Formats: sequence, structure tokens, C-alpha cells
Amino acid sequence: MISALLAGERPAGTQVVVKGWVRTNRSSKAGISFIQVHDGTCFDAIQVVVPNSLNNYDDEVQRLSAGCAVICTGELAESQGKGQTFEIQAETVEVIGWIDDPETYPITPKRHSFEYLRDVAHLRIRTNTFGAVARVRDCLAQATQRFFHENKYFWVHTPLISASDAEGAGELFRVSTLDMLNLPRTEEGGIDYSEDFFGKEAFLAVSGQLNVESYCQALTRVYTFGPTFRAENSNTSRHLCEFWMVEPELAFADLNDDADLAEQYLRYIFKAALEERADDMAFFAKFIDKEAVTRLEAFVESSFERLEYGDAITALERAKRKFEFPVKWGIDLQSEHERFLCEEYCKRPVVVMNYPKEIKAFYMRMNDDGKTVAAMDVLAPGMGEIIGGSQREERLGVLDERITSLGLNVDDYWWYRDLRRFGTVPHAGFGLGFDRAVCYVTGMKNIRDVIPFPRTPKHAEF
RNA sequence: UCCUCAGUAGCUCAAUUGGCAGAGCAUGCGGCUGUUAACCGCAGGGUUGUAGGUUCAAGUCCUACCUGAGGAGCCA
Repeated sequence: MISALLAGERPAGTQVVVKGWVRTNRSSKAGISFIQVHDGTCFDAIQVVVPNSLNNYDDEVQRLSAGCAVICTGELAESQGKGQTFEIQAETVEVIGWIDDPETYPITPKRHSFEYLRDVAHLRIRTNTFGAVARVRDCLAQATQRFFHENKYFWVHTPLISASDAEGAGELFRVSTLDMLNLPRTEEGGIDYSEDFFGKEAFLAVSGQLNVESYCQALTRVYTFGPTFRAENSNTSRHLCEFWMVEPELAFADLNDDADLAEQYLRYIFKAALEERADDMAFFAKFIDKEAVTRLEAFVESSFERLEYGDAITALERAKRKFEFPVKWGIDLQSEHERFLCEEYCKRPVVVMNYPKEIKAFYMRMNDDGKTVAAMDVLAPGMGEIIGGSQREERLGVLDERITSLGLNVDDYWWYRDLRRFGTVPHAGFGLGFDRAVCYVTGMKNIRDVIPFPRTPKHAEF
């Protein structure tokens, strides 16, 4: 693989084979061709130097254009030219796959807009940017698994199909096998879901949290890492209908333990990106976002500020600048407020803790003041909220009160309530939008460009 | 879903107060070169997002729709 060759794992003079795709081909009738071959294993391509003594030089090598698949053999050599340490003095160049009609190949060796490349998402991965994103995304995913494994967390595969809409997180995708042209009806004229596949209404899950809480109260330290689905009509650079989420849950823990975990986790995966994908990160810093590397380095080195929600409000009220949305105790923080807190007020990552109960979910633990719940948001400079979490309400009576006061039905939560009846313990967890984390690390501005085939309203191509 | 902006060659973009549709890159051919965002020359490439309207004349003005982007809301 090219990554091993360019890393110097084989000495010059070794006979090597390279299998990959042509990036550029500069050929000279005078007798030599320079082919950049790329196999995706690292950022750089390797230069294959082809002499015109090869018997397929005229009719094949010179016709090679961007995208052609080739297998090259030859001797690894220290490069005579500038721009690379190693190159290959080719002895054979075998063309495995031609470009059908070079004029119609969508990925040309020039800059393309990200919007254009979304229309050719099956080919955009062959570009520098999307290759780098894919490798960094993998690095962050592997680091996530490694971090939790090393800290004795178990990976729990929570279901993607949810038979109740009790999770209360916005619009859901329906899962049904009913014949839409011939729907079974109840006597009242509604749709009779008892005829449906699961015998009741079913949806794609919007979170694994409620399920993972069950495992938490038996395995102590658990997490989910998988896809999640929201049918909200959100058309922004930060939203996908299908996205990946990391949700750890730990037993015998409070909100401070939760914040500690979030801090350690983020530092761990960001450090992995800096160390393991230095080549790709250097590219992002050069062409996508000048601060991609320095921002991460600062993040990894700084400890997080912890701020009470009430203190955050006070800081915002005393700020000399004006906000578009007025500040007072009880509001949810807008992104302009979040950016101010971490970028100007604290100048480092901030954990805002203990929010008013009115703006947070029913399962978050009621504090002794009766006004706030043990919720936290981790705010990152340059992005705003990157993690949201809470200590969960472990007291059955208080949980029931919260469910009822929000107009929800306690019977819908029967198994979730059982967890509070049978050996309940204080526990806490958080959710991280994995794709947003990839944006933060790479400096990519649009979440549709950090996931392989983005699903957004009106878009499920490929 | 709301607000704003945009849609012209394969791609990225020009085109003055409404007046002959242009460039760079890419592609093909030729030349040149241990080249590397290569360079030089030539060539092909267009129903200006769609449908109407105003006008002698519309890429340009008007209406509707479609598509995309940015912002907002919702959130992760």
C-alpha cells in the first residue's frame, strides 16, 4: 500500500507493486511519463516514473487520464525530483480499468465546489478533500471505540426500530409494511395499526438513550454508537435526517462525573486525529480552515471551564456587546450566546450546567432548588454546543411528576419506570453528534460533506 | 417551515443603462519538458434552471414554479 511506501517502511531498491487510481499523468514524447497513483491509504499519491521503453508506452501509458485503475511494478527509489521522497521506477504498468470517456468523467484535476460534488457523491470520495474526511472520520470512530473500551465501557447495540413515539424528540420516520393504497381501517375511520408488521405503530429510533439506560443499570458503564433518524424538515449545514450519535451512560454517577467523561472523551479523540492523521489535518489547515490544527491543539491542552447556567446568564447580561436575542434567566442559550461564552468570556471549552427545568427533557434529574435540572452542554470554541447530557432522574416519584406535568402518559414509560422501581441508582450520560464532531475536527462547514451519502429533506440519492 | 441570495460551456465564473454568448480550467490533437496547480499552440463544446409575460430586441425586466446555498427555528 502507498501509505507504507511513502512512510519509508521499505528501503529504496526494493521491488514493489502499487495498485491504485491515476490522479495525474504528465507525459513527454521525449521519453518519460510521470503518473501520480493514489490508493486512498494516505493523503499523498506516489509518483510512478514510466520510461518509453515499456512496450505499452505509446498505446496505453500515454493515454492514461485521471481516474484510470492501474497496477504498477518496479523499483522503489529515492526521488530525483522535488515534491516527494520516494517514487517508483516502473517496469510494468498494467491498465485494469479505463475511463470510459475522459470528457464525461466528473472528477477532473481541478477544484470543484462541494455543492457540485454532492451531485456525484459516488465519485467525490476520489478527491483530496473527501478522502481526507473519510480517513479522519474513521480515525475518530476508531478512537471512540478505543476510548470507551479502555475505560471499561461496553458497546450496546440499541434497536433502530422503536415501537413507541414516547421519546419526545421531534418528528419520526414511520416503519410500516401496510399497503398504502389499501390501508386497514378501525371502526372510527383511523388507520388500524394492529394489522401492521409489529401490531402497533413503529418508527425509526431518534435516540438510544432510554434503552441504554436499562443496560447501564446492569453493566455499570455502557455506550451506544450508531445511526439515528429524525424526520424534521431542517435545511441547515448542521442537520441530517440520518446521522451518527455517541451516547455513553454511567451508573453511580452524577453530573460532575458526566462532565469529566465528556472532557476526557473529546480530548482523547481529538488527540487521535492530530497524531494519527497528521497528513490529512495538514491539508485541512492549508485549504479548508486555517485554524483546523491550532484549534484542536488548543482544545486538547486546555481544561474545560465549568459554569453554572445562572452564572452564564449573568455573564451574558454584563457583556458589553448586544445580542440579537435578549438574555434573561429562563431562556435557552442561542448559538450567539454559546459562542460568546466559550470564545470571548472563557476563551476555552465550557461546560454549562444546571439549566431551568422548563427548557429541558423530562428524564433530567430535578435539583434541590426545584427550578433547575442537572443538565449540561459542552460548548466548543468555533462551534457552540458539541455535547448535550444530563444526570437522569432516578427517583420514581419525581420522574412521574415530571412526566405528568408535561402532559405525557406514565403508562407509556412503564419499562423505563421499572428501572426506578428495581434497584435504582444515580446515573448520567450524554449525546455527541458524531458528524458534527467530524465537522469540528476537519473544519468542513457543511455536515453533508462529512458523511458518505447524506440524507436530508428531499435527498436520498445513491 | 420562514427570510435572503443564486442558477450562463463538463467545472469555476464574466457579459456596462435591455443591443452579435465570453474567459480560465478540463477534454482531444500537436509541440516542449525529471515533471509535479507543468508550460506553448490549435480544436470541439451553449434551447443562459423550467413555463409564461413585457419589448423592435431579454442572460439582463416582471410573474409562477423547480433546484441549490447562507441564515433562522428545531436540534445532535
